[in-house]
Amino acid sequence: MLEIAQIRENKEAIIERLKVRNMDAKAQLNRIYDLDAKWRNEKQALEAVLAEQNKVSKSIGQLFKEGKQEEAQAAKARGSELKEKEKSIVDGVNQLADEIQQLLYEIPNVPHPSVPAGNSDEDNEVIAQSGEIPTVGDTWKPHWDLAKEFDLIDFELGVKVTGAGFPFYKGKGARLQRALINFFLDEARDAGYKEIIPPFVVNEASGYGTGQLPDKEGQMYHVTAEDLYLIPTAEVPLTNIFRDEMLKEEQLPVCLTGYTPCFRREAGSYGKDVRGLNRLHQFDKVEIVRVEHPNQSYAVLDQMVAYVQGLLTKLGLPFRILRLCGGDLGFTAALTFDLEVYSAAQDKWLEVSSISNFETYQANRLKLRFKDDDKKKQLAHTLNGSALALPRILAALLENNQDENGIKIPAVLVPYTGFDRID
RNA sequence: GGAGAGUUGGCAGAGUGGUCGAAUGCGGUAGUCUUGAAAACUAUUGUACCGUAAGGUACCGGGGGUUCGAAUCCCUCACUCUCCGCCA
Repeated sequence: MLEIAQIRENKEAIIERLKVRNMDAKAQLNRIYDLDAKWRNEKQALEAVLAEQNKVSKSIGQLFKEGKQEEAQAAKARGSELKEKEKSIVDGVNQLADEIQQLLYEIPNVPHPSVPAGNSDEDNEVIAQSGEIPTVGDTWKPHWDLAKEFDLIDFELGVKVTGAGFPFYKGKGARLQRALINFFLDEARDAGYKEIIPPFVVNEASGYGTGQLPDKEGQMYHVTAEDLYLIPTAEVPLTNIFRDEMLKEEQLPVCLTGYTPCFRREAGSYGKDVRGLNRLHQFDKVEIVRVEHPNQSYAVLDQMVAYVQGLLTKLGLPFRILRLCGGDLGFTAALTFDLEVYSAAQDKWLEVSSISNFETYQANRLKLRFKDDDKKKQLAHTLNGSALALPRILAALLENNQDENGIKIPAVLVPYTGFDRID
């Protein structure tokens, strides 16, 4: 969330920048601003009462010791009076603080100056494209047909055992899946990321820490008996490692990677977008997460994009890079680049990675700070990106690499799969 | 699932109603000593918020209560550990 100090100081600039998200935040920010002023005012009044209370209470002990009964009794009476006064103020102060907090949670991150205005994914800016778009043959099939033909993925079985969006991967389909995970993890390790296997369920505080709560409450699976949430991405446990942490500057940067299954309810999705592997309730993903010094974070964001680009090049998949417009930008992100691969038989670009700089937005919720060289505490910047999400990679691999009688496995994966063709 | 014991500052660990934001030790920081280091010694060392400042307030697992006054008493919730049971 935004820092209240930012709103005190740069209210108008923030309102202006949030317009890029098609959001008129004027009323909200003005309300926060006013409530904050009121809160500070009332808090001071309250603290003055508490200060006197403390003083009086302390004197009572002393007076009793000195045997000054009458004075002690008088002081007690004054204490009771002050307590009444406290009661009359305290609720109001707390309510103000709660209300401000609640409102702050509802303000999204302020977009980076490079973020273009726009309403939806159609307004995203294509900034690069690479790789050869395959010429689709007459007999080319979408991945769901290929998956069935070669018995790689069983969607119907998933429906029977669990429900739609929970496929079974079988035989070479399963092995290909495992190969991709290992390939991505090894690449990340070579790039300097430390591998982590985190828990796949998190508590409520962690959900708030990275901003899934309260914004995306309905998108996570909630285990009500234990009040835990299935993670929608490894970002949540990996970033929450640093909740309430004070790092030393020399500990930066922190570079982590982790493979996890990801669980998403995807409420509201429908139609051809959810066909086959395009959108699942459970999918596998390797994530990269970084905690950075504020003056490094944008350089690092570019590095992360270049890194993921490298993965796609190695896999031989045509891709393009998008700079998300304000309307498509995630709630907590200041700047996001999406990478999309071209999936031939569907003739579609599929999002396989989303790489974002959150600046201090997550760090402020997380209370993730570091002590700089002058021993001052400041909020760190957090970044993360998919490297990569598997299902759509798999979809593109199957569709783009098909030929008359099977599917060719990219050379970099063969050491991991142990086979070079599916047929 | 059953029984019990816990939760205090970076860590360990005292503290059972006022002088406790909290002993002591370790750790950290600065200094003395030393050619340098170690050891020893001395001093210092929690966090957040409000305030231009002086200063003030809050925090001893969370929430509530008793009291003029709570780390300390009461209620409640959460978590951790130990033993038993079950189990990959």
